[in-house]
Amino acid sequence: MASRPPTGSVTIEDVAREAGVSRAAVSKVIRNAYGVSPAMKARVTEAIEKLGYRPSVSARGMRGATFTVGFEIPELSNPFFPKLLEGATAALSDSPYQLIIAPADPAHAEGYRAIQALVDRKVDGVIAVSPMVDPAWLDALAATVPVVMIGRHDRLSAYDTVVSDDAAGAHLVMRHLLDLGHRDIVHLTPESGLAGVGSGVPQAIRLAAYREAMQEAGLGDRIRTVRAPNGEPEARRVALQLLAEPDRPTAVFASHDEPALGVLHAVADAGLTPAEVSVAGYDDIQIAAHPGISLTTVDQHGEAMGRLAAELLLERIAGRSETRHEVVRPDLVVRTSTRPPRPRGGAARLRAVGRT
Amino acid sequence: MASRPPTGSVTIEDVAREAGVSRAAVSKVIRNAYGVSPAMKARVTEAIEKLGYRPSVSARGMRGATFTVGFEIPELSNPFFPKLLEGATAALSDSPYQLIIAPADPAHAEGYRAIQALVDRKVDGVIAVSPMVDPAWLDALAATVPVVMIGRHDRLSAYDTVVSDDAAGAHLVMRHLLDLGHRDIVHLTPESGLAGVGSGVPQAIRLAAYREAMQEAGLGDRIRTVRAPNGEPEARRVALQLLAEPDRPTAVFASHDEPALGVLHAVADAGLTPAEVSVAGYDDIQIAAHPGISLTTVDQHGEAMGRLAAELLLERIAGRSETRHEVVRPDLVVRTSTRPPRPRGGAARLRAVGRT
DNA sequence: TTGAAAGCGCTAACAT
DNA sequence: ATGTTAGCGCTTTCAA
Repeated sequence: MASRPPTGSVTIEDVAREAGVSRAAVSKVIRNAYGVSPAMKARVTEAIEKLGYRPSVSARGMRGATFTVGFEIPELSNPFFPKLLEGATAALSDSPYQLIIAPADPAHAEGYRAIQALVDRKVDGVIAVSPMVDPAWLDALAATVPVVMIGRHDRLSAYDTVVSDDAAGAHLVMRHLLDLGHRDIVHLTPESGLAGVGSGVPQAIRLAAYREAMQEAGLGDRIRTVRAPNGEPEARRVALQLLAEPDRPTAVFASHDEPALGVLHAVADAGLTPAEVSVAGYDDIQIAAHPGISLTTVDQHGEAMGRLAAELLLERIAGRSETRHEVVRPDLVVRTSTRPPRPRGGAARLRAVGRT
Repeated sequence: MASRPPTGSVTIEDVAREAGVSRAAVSKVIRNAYGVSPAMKARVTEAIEKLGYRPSVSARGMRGATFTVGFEIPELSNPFFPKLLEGATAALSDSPYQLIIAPADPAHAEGYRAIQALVDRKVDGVIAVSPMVDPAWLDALAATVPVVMIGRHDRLSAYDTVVSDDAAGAHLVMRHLLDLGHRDIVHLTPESGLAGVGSGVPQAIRLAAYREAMQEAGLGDRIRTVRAPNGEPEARRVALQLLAEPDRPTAVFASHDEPALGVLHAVADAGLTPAEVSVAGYDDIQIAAHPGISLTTVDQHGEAMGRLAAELLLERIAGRSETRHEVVRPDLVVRTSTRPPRPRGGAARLRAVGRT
């Protein structure tokens, strides 16, 4: 337990007086700066201890560093984001930097407000997961403060990026489904997936990879993308409609795990099982491994991405000036939500060729 | 999109010059303070807009408010906590206050460090979910800055509290299980549940309620508490051992949903189903409603608790001085993970009396 | 190695 | 209604 509750009233001046030294000396000690004798350091440290002194981050922010790293996230309800945060927390655990998180308020513009709030608070660096903010705006921001963006495929930028190879991940899923014998594969995407490949938005890249894989498999005429708003219930609703169609797909590839859970939910609602409709997701959130779910998905290594982002940021804060772009290789995780398609009656049967 | 990336170099001085007024005037405008003519307000607002001025929160922190609310949370991986955050975010959405979150680093002392970090950053108020921190420490803290604690049953304190009626919630679960006919009900608790009722820790209260309910049902000799470290995998491991016993329980009441998922996992691992071993949790995290899980649990109304906490904090910041303690009534949510027990062979059969 | 002093950008108290 | 001014607690030159 912390020895003493914060009084908020002890200043560097008090410590200096107690230790019989100057404020500057105390400042140097608490920053581990160069040029302090062991004797003075000991005296000062003791005084700090005795008085329960805590440096004011506000005052620090006016001159130097705040020893704070800001992390902006679009939502908390999707368990993938906490994974990133855990990685970053771990990476900063032994550094002098404190992590603070600013959630993007869904009621306001996507991410700008939260990132601004962080910068206003003079954080020493920013990690952000905002696929939709303007690259030019971010570039300008990065000129002011170190910035690492997670999940952006841009490369012509002043900010560092940590990104999963979304094309590879989506191809992994598609190869798996195609190998199982699926031909009617629908892709479920959120709004952001429609931004186009050029946008660098992960969902858009996955969508493009889906189309590409279908083309390559000679299934260009079967390409079908269905849009669902974010959230499990929304995906469930959309999927329910999809499954009610006479020509329902034999497999659904959702752009990430949350909607995939919604599809799985709809499959159950419709009285079907994964034996009839395969479902694949993306992210490998913890619940995907649960036997009641058993979702085939792609492990993005979110924790590693969060850790890497924090490490890159620390490097930047320490002075690196060249931009770096790190790509993390995703892995397919096959579970029982994907199975070979079953032949069906009517027209469907006529199509059921080429499966294993 | 935000009109302009933050330059970080425009100060209140620049705005004052641009608008041809004093710094104090600008300060009043941005704080909506008393005594500004509409004309001046317009001129200043225009200058702010034109220059892209953003007040420095550090500088503000040295004199007045930072318009920041700090929220400390013990972990992100348990989806219950994001619920609290969402409620708080919503409550602050239309206020001038920005929410920042400090995750308690699991590698360090439980919560102290994160709460301190928030206070060091001069937040105008703190919301925290740290059942284990010393009440005296918190009391001293609350003398310095408004504090609202979530999930503490203390009442002799300077800080406000928002808490679920954990005793009632646990009794709801127990009554349900007993009504179904269960007699061998094991309670799964984390370390923190062993703190004793006096501690006010929710898990301890639930544990006490479990014992009480068993006593009242004349099952005092069947009381059995099993300890499992936090986390789904840990609970799964512990449950697996439990289920391997010849005299395994017919029902497991887990202190919250995360371990309940682990128990459900273990039930599947052991080749059993909820028809053989009922499982109940606590929190009603989103996945509990999924048909593949269908977990009977208690809805704590986490979002409402988060919202309430933020509202109480805002009141405190606005000047309220009396301490308030809000109790939220939980609701039982019955799903298919709990069923009537089935008679079993051997000794178990002899005991199988009194069920419906 | 240590200290003195200037000043970061803002707010609050006080004048006008 | 508006302006002047004195710091808030630090860090950072610069001198000693």
